[in-house]
Amino acid sequence: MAQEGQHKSARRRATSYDVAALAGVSQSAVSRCFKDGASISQKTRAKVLKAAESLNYQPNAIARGLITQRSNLAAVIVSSQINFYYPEVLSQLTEQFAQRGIRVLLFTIQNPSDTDRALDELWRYQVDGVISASYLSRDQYALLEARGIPTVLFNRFFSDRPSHSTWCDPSDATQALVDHLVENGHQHFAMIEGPSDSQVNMIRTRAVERALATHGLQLRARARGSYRYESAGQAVDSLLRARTSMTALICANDMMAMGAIDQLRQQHGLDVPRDISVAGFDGIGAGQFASYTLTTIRQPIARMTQHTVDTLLNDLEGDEKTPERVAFAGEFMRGSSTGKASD
Amino acid sequence: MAQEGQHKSARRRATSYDVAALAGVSQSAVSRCFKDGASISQKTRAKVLKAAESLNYQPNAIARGLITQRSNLAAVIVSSQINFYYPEVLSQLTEQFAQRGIRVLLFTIQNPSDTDRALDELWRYQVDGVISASYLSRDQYALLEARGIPTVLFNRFFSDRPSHSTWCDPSDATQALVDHLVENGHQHFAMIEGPSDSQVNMIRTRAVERALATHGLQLRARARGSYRYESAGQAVDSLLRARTSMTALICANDMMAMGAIDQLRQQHGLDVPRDISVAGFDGIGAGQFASYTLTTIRQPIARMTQHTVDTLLNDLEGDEKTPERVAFAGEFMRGSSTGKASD
DNA sequence: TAGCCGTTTGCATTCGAAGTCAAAGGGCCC
DNA sequence: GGGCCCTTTGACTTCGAATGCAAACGGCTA
Repeated sequence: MAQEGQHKSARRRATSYDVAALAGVSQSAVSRCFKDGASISQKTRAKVLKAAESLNYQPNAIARGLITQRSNLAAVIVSSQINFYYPEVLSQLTEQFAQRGIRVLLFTIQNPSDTDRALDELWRYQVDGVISASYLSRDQYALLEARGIPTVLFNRFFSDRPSHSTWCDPSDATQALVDHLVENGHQHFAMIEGPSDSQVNMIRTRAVERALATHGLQLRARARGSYRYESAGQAVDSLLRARTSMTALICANDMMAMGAIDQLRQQHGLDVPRDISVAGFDGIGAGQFASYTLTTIRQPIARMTQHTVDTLLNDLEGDEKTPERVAFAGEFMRGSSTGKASD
Repeated sequence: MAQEGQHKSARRRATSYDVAALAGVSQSAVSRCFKDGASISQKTRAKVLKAAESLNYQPNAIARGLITQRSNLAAVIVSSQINFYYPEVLSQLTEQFAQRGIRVLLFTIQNPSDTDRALDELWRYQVDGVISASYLSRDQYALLEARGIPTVLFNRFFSDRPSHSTWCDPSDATQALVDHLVENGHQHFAMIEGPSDSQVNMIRTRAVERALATHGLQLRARARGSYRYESAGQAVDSLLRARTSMTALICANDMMAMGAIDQLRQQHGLDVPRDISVAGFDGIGAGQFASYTLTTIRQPIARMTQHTVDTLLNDLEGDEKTPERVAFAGEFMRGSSTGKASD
């Protein structure tokens, strides 16, 4: 029967019992060697570690998770839409978690129904917590809550119910942006918004409107995009077709700002920023390519992801804090896509 | 004692025993309901599913993994360097896996030592397989092999030992690219290479050299970059400083092609493609932004990721095939970053 | 040497689902 | 109604590590 489980090139993987037998100690001793703070003598520890090494033993995280009720897994839910913003966030979240001994179970969402599946899957995998950087309905959030899974929302929140969330407040930076534009003689503003159901879009649009209001101004025109590069081209076309007089165009994210700049330059023969100034939101890496060097409102992603991970970990350590929205101020970054008003 | 385990808002999560009790059946019956092909009557099944629903029950994947020796987890190892190529690959791999009922455990590598840690971690988590799209040494690969974890390399392979790997062969497309350039009168070629230890770089460079040789040509000059956007600027500077006469510049990836184009245009007042033609490799989305519309050699990522996932799954289903390198041909995509030679 | 106390150690149980095996149920024919 | 076979069911064991508890050990003092 010893031969039974043996298949492929791999012999059966070593368990704590194998290590114990080889080291001449009990299984408990092996277990204690891999948990720091456990009561074990130096001598035994050394013996065990040597045996473990020779057997290529590593504790089985699955079995450990079963008994400790802690999987050390966190689910990260992101939209699969290739917005250059998410990869940066995902990469940083993963590293923050890794530093704290937690692995990331990744869920990408293509269409809304994927989210429900993801929510069931992560529940099956006993993840210790969830970070959602994708759209989540109230019901879906309520499900996580009912299941008792600590959750932190990234760049979204519910205004009518408490939840841990980390987001970027662009208000002050937007004011700085608008001040900068007005100082440069701009009076005619237009905006390319994101999807109407996007909370981030609403926040950014409001911030722009309020900032304009402090100068007694308002948006002359608005068009809607999908946050994607291509959508901005169409939005620009429709704005120009309507003969909108504008000297400054603010886009709800950098991808669209880049799309708008390209469309203005290539299809309409306009110069950015001489004929028209363009600004965006996010501060993605590609926005700093020399063809664009966007004026933008940068999200402090490093600080945001760190806080997000900290919040989640605090929560699951049991230090229950009342859920709160934590805002990080966006940073106004002056690039060369904005300049003096054309006349 | 019933109160003991109860903490936070969450009551203890339901187990198969709870569901069994509620439905008035045995635990075995519950288990069978969640495995298709198992012997269970319609009537019992209905009862159980109803009870499961009301208790919000989902089988515990951790416990299941322990007994079945299958975690349904795959480790994906990617470099954390923000090259716009990886996010596309990662996103597609995750979706391919999801369709087949496998979840992705993500490992991002910042520096080489992270890889060793990742290899231990994924071993602890009993992942069923590994996809490595990051650098892996021979020893590291051997470790995976010794542990019996099916592994597929993405865009890399070992020439001296068998391994499953999926990669993109740019030979034919590169020939097409060079033919296209030569037809347009180009005789003076330069190249910005990637890191010297990059296998992909070597393959691409060789492909370029061979294609040039068919026309009796060779590279006039070469500079080295890091695959990153910024590195191409410096490479361009050094090429021009050396007064290299070149009419066509081939870059080892799209990111550097974009960096090179921007540098040529903005810092040296040259027109692309009038004064100099620039081409890249990868076919990343950003390369198609109107400021660049790169001529490039696209990797068929969808087919590559699909094949990668299929290979891994076949391997762990036990249909052992002898490991093999599978190449997908790159596709020559003519953009507007190349044109007639300046003279 | 006996007695005490703090440290190490091992035994036995536990986590939750899967699967083996034997028993029970159900339908049908004679 | 008895016998037969196929389907469905439940009792019990298993996977691998963690941990409460009690026993063993070691060092020290009286």
